Amino acid sequence: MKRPTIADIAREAGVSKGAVSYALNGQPGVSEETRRRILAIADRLGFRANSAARALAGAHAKVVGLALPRPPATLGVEPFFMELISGLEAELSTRSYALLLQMVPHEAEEIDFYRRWWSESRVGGVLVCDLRVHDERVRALRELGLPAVAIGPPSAAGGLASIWSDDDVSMVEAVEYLAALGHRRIARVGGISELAHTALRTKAFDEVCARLGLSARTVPTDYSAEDGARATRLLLGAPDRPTALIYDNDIMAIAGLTTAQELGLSVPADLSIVAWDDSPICHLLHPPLTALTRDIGAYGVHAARLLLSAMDGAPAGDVHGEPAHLTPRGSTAPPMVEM
Amino acid sequence: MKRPTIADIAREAGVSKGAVSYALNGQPGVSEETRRRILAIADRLGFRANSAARALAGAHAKVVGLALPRPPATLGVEPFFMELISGLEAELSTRSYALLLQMVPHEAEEIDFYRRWWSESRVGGVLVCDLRVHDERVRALRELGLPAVAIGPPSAAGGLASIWSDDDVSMVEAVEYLAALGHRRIARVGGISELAHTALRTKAFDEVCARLGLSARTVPTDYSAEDGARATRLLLGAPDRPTALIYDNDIMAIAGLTTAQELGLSVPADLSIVAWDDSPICHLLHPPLTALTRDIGAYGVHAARLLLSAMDGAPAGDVHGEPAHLTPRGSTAPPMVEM
DNA sequence: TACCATCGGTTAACCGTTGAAGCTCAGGAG
DNA sequence: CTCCTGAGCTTCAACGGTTAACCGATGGTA
Repeated sequence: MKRPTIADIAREAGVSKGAVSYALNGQPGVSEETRRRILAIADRLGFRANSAARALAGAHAKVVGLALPRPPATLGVEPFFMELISGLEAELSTRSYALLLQMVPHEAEEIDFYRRWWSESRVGGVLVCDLRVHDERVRALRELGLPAVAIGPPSAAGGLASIWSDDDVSMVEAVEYLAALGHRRIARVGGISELAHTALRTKAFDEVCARLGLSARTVPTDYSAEDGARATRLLLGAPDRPTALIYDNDIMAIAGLTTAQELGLSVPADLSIVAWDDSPICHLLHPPLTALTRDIGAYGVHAARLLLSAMDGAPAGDVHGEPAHLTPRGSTAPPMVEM
Repeated sequence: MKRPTIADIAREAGVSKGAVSYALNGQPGVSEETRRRILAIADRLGFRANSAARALAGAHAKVVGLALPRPPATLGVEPFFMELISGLEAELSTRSYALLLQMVPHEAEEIDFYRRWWSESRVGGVLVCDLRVHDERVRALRELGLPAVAIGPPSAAGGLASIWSDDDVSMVEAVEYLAALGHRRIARVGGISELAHTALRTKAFDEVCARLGLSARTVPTDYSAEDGARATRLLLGAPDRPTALIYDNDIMAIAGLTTAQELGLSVPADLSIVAWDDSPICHLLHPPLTALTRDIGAYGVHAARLLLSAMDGAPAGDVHGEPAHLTPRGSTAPPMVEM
């Protein structure tokens, strides 16, 4: 009836609790034969280690933490995080790790949670999202000694293991594609400018535009649909309005499409639109959005693997994910000749 | 340096560990004066109970579990869950409870997780989503004795505490609104028919249509955009095509809008569309979608409260949430007279 | 033969909290 | 004066693992 403990296994196998522990954890100290016998009994009894006892005894709990520094309201909208979490889960659950989720208003509280989780040995490691250019959290994690993986560029990860993709490659691909269509005035509705990857994208955008002799302008936003619409109106109201817009997330691109249509512009005839990140909604729109597509779930899988090996004491390695690639759809076309 | 334990507090206060435990947990057995002294010291030392030790000693861990029985791929799309999680978090974090998230392919695995979590005392309670008409999980939870709250109609909750809203009220509101506009042929793109709330909606839809003398037809789907598009094509291809469609989620409504437009139908002139659940994207579309709006975050908050009190041994109570209300937008209008 | 390393285990301490049981002391009843 | 009661603590044994330290047997080496 009650769940079996190592003591039950030990009794059954005629060995001590310690031997069982060694056998189950693949540690030396038991013969191969005894180990097999113990494992067979554990299996037959349906044994599962009690995570509380394990954590108490000093080993890490098989739990990883994820704190999302977003106000709860904006999160519902972001497909990115849900896909990321799906990917994390896919990897974690096969190794029977659990994911502890926490939403926090700001990065300061996030550090509090890390500290707390670690001291209460609630988690064995954590994932950090939305890296800032100079990120307090990275420093705090290092001095806590809490195993962590950053989801973001290594330049901002400050020595933490990180998983990232070459956003600059993708940016170049998008801009060159638009330039090849004949666009000369390309603008960008950027993300939160303090974030490390936004900075990288801005730099890449400026550089490639300069190289191709194009005018480049980035308007920063807070990633919300409202701000995306505002930025779109701002850019399209300028005297030399751009003929193509690149949006730093899909939500803003959708809002931008609607805004442009409200302003009487036809997409793609009057304005081309590229979305960064490709949610299923993008190809349900009218016209379907050309997007920079990447496998966010795969990101999550890699991040989870990286974290698990960091928790095993592996040195911090960076995983270089596949960069986002352009999926041309109906929202991009050559600009109408009107100059 | 190290985190203080109750032993540290006990030493400092000159009492035993037991006394400290009583004092911190508000149990009788210590004098009011000693309790105050102990609490002051605990506060000064920044004491936080070690969750592993607490869980091991039999008290429940301050963690609640949420298993989502969806294949990871479809989840990224559903704004519903993210908003629900936001709401849960909002309430849980103020009481310093954590949320353990697990995605499972099917309900069977979900039961395994409940069993595991409970036996490992990882969680103190769980939330159950997507109730089926006859739900195995409910039975399993009851016999486990694991505190749980169902998010769904009490008729399917089998005695578990539940949080729900009157979907039939909302359905009546939507159909009466369309009927008042002059629609006579209304069809519905429904959700997964095994789910309890889908069944309730179907019943309500059939009843109100019968009462108003309208033709009613529901096509079940798996909630995905693709299936929503398929159902839309099916319904619009029928000889007496409906002049209004009600979709059981926002994703399918978006897909339906696109599908209708591809078929050469103008919305709302040729076809009116109502979406159940109102994500921010709904009013970014062209035309913006008329939707049944409800505060999903508030659902989450209530669910969390209900669960915490169930974990305190409170009897199962049902919370009756505010039903979804119609937000008329551009996707609904009187039907063109063509008969 | 004496010494030592290795293997395969056992033993017991330990992690921090809980709570039952036991102890002490003061006050009231008989 | 003795007995009983109960408040207020202390003591101690779980809870279920992990792990350092120890131990006996075996085998190789000087």
